[in-house]
Amino acid sequence: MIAAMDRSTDPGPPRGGPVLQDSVTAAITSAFFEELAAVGYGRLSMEAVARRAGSGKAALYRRWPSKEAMTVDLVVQVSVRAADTPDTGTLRGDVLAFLTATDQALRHPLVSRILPDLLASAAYHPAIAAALGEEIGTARRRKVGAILRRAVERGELPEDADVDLGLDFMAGPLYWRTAIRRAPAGPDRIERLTDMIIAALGA
Amino acid sequence: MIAAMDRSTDPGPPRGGPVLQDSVTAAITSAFFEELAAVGYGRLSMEAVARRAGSGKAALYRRWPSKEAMTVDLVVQVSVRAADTPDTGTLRGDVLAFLTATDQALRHPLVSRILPDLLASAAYHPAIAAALGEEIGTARRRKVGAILRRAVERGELPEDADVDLGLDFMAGPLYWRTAIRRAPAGPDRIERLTDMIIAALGA
DNA sequence: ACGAGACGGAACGGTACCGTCTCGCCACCT
DNA sequence: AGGTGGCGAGACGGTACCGTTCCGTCTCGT
Repeated sequence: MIAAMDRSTDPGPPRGGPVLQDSVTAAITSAFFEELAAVGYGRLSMEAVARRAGSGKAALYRRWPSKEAMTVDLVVQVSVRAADTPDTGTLRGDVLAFLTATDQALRHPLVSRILPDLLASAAYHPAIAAALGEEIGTARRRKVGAILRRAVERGELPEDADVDLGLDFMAGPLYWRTAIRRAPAGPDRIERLTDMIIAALGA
Repeated sequence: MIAAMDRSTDPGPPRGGPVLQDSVTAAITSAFFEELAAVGYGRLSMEAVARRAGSGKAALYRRWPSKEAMTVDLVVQVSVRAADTPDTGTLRGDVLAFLTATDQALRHPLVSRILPDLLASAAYHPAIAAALGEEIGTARRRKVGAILRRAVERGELPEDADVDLGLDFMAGPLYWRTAIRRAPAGPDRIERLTDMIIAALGA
């Protein structure tokens, strides 16, 4: 999810191979996310993306019919890479791993600028809301749901643990802290956050 | 905080009094928040605000030098009204009151559209970040800090309760649920949320 | 009665994007 | 070798805002 946003990690095609189409698409993709981080979705212009990508506008319109379609396509494409967190054997291990991975993603400078903007833009653009809900929301719910279910099976959580609110605890505090308050959480904060979330889940 | 955003609750000046300046300002204020909810800060134009307010653009520029200044001024002005939550005598009562008030604010259709957008815009506009941090962030931290401090004094929370992370728990889950997931929380959910937050605070 | 000043409205020149289209160029595939 | 097609560049007409300036009107305070 991160690498695709990072132009410096995009070495282009290995060598002399089938270059053209792919390198242009990669340049446009990088430019899109950089521009998104620079001005936000509302002020994102196709012209600026093309300019930043060093391409013509036609190269964009040849691939996507509109800014919204481009956004949905690229965001979905980049979100797919989010891997499942493994079963560590304990609830605390699972939660800690999930939070650490989430924190790492939220710390990425492009992500931390882009994600709140896209989440807010979702209120104005149903297509974006659908894409985010589908690709990010559903995936996250599935992961967290699996973690909580395993914990119930192990007897670490009561049978009637509130999974619905548990989802909000697994995402809310860390997102609020990192993306909204912009107060980065060190490893010790993540540990403590883990303990507090587990206490909340057991209530 | 809410009433000022609601055009229908603005009856204008009582009668024949000193009308001009104030009623125009009120119309502009309403139009600003409506427009903000309609298109977001990034695409908000002074021209559209004036159009919606039924005024000339000069009326806006006579009051504020720029869109950013107008936004900061109006947002601050509207945020001031947020009242302190009273001391209910118990931690649970205080938390429940705070969450209920927060939930009520977040349920307001204009607030739920505007707030995420402004919080995201803060990443691009330092002046907005400063205004939100000062008027909303500081006020919220003061309130929650007082609640937690009282609880420690009562012996309801351990002396070493983590106030810093506690702030994130008091805001994060509810904000995530209501403003991001857009899954409204009924009174029973707020009750349960309260219990879970208290468990987290005690960890 | 009168001047001051805010009002809605409209126009100004300038800038930015839109989405389309046309160039000439160059790399690919027969 | 020649044709196909994506490429960067950028012109095109059209729309939207910018911030300013000018109208003529209306309501104040004096």
